[in-house]
Amino acid sequence: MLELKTLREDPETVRQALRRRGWNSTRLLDDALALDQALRARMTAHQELLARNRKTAKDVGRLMRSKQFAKAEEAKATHAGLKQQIRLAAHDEDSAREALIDILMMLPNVPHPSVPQGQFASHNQVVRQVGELPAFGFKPKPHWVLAERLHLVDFARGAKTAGAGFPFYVGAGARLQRALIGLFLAEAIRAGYLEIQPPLLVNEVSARGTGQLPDKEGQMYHLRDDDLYLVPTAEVPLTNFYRGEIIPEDSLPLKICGHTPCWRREAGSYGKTVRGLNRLHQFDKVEIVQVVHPDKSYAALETMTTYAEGLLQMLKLPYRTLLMCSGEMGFNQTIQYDLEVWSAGQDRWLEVSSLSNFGTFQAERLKLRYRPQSGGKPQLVHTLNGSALALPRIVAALLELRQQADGSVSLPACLSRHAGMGESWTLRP
RNA sequence: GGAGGGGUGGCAGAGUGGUCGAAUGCACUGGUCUUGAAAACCAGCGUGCCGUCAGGCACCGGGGGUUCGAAUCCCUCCCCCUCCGCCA
Repeated sequence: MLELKTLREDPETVRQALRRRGWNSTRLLDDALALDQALRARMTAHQELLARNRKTAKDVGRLMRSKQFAKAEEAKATHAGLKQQIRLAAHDEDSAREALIDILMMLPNVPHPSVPQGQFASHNQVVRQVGELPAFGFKPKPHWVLAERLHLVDFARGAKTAGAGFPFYVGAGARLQRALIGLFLAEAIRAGYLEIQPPLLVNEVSARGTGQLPDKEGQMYHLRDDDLYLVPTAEVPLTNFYRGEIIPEDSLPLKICGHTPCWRREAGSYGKTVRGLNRLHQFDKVEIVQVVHPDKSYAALETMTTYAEGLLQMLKLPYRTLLMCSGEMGFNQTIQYDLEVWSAGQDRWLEVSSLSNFGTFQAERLKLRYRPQSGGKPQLVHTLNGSALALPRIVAALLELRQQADGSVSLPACLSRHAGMGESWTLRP
């Protein structure tokens, strides 16, 4: 959620930001500003009534104690009707606040000035591309063919048991999953992140805290009986770990990581781009989260991006780093990098990581602040996160890139070690 | 799931209808003292909002109610503890 202070003091910046994101109308913004005015007037009115109420109550108490009961009754009588007025004033205030918050919740974050202007994927800026695209002496197969032939993934039985998008990973396939998770966690820990194993269900307040609600309502699986959501990403529980806290400045940055399955309904997705491991309802991911001082968040994002790229380099996967344009980046982000690996069998790029700086956008909702070392009021922190990394498309890219003419796939040494397979691990049909 | 007991400031812990945003202790910050430190003493020390910047309002787990007045009484939800039941 945008800070009201920003909106009030510099509405033009927000108006520009909305336009950059492709919002043709800034009417919501004008409504918010008007409601903010109204709210403050109503608050003042309400508070004046409360002050009067309190004063009368004290007078009555004083009279009662000095046994001037008649005068006390008199004071009570002058009080008549005040309660109803207070009730009305409170209601007016509440309704103004609710209306304002409803609008604020709909306003996206302000893009950082360095974010390229644009509406479409073609406007995303390729910051760098690393690794050679492979040349094959045969036509490389897509991963779903390889995965079936190598008996790594069972899509059909997954569909039977749960539905499309819920595959079984079998034998070496399951082992490969574990090896990737193990590798990614070990590297994150080595980079100074505290490993956390979070709840896989979160309540509504948490989902609002990181901005999944109301923006992504309908994309999360919702357990109606208990009003809980299956996590769409570890970002939600990991960032909420600190919700409502005031962190001493010298404890910043907080760096945490965790592996979770991620559940996404992916309502509206269909076709070739969702084939195989490309887009699933359940997938595994290791997430990194940082809570940092506002002055250091943009530098932190660069570090996190470099870190995630390092994982791709370890796996020897060709990739490119995109700086997302204003219209393509997420609702909550001020700036966002996506990492894409080359899919040799599909002849296209696959997104395997998204790294973002949220500025104070999540912190405002989370009430997550730090106490300045110099003293003074608590200030909102900046929060960041990134996938490091999401598994299915890594598996897809590994299989497609490293396939041999005979259908076998040999995995990089860093993975075979984590799988407990020594220095080399070759999957054979 | 059943029965009972609890949730108060960073921590501990008073407070059962009025002058309580809240005693006291610890912790923390500043000062005095000291060569320095400790101790002692003095002072400060929650969060948010409104504001004509004087001040005002709200918050004692969340929400609602009773009352002129609620940390205190009532209802409800959440969480924690103890015992029983069930169970990986």
